Amino acid sequence: MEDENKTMGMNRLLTILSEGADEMRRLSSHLNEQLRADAMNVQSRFSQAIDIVNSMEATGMHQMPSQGHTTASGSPGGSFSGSPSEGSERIVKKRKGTVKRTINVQGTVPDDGQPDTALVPDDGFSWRKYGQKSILNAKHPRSYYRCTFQKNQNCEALKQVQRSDEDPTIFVVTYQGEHTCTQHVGKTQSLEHQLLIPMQNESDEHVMINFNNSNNPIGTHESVHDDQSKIVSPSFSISSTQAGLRSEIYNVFSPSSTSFGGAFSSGGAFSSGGFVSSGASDSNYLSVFQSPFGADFGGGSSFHGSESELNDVISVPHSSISAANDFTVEQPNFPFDSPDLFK
DNA sequence: GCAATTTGACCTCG
DNA sequence: CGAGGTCAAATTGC
Repeated sequence: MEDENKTMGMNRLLTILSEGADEMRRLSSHLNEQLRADAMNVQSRFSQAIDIVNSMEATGMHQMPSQGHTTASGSPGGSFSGSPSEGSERIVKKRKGTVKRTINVQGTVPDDGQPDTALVPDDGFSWRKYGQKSILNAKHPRSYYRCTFQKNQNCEALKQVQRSDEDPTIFVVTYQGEHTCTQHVGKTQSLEHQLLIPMQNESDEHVMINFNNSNNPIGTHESVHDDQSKIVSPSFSISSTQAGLRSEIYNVFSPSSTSFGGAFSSGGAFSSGGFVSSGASDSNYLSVFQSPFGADFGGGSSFHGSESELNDVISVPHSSISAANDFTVEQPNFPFDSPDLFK
């Protein structure tokens, strides 16, 4: 509470940094591929700085997800989901007070015969499949996973994976519960590496965030953000598809939610403040990345609240996009505090 | 032989 | 009562 000034200062700093990142981004759009990569590199520095600032002000962070160690069931391939706190995520209450966080992930191109599980990217956690069910009106079955360490460490995290009907390369991943285990395995921890933000508005527009951390020897920089996001992958790509048009951005670095907002504040499909789509009106997915501006956005986004399993439906509707600028959350601990916006 | 996955049965909630 | 979610025996793979 007495940190208000500090917070404001931080916000100011973040604004400046993101402006720099934004400038860089704009500049890069005029460069050729070669130089663009460099520009992106510079941009990533801004992102790093933003990350640092965010992590500094972030006070309530908890565990970070973890590591690469692709395990058995969960997701053999690559990367992505793990940290619910970033990316296109939806938090919804399903049955009896259980909160679920859903994100869309870009998986591998379906290869005939290959089971879904083999196509879903790895999220850094070890999962063990315990069931599969065909869902009504869904072409593809839904797979149920639980943390591999449920037994040893009583980790209650659950995960559901279901391939999208429309785009078979997209997987809808739903997380439930939180990891209480200490999956600190290797170095490559991953967070959501791939997130999809469908923006089905007037034109079939999609923004795909693709993190590539597969070959990233982690490094040094490991900033702690929200409860579950960690950082590591230095690169990812963003591609947007719009009626045949496709553009991509590489090496933007830091998947950390915060840097995201920073790197893309105010550009193209991203409006300043958060990572949001522009002109969205009524699509079904939210597309907001933690804003570097919202003081507590990054740090406090603890979904963590297992204390008493949140019971409300929390989700971010597209409509909130316009308001993304001042996404300074009212409730420090909840990044997406838009109760009924999303229906 | 152990651990993970598969899959049909069973359970729970709306 | 049906759909979604979980259990657990059987199966498969290392």
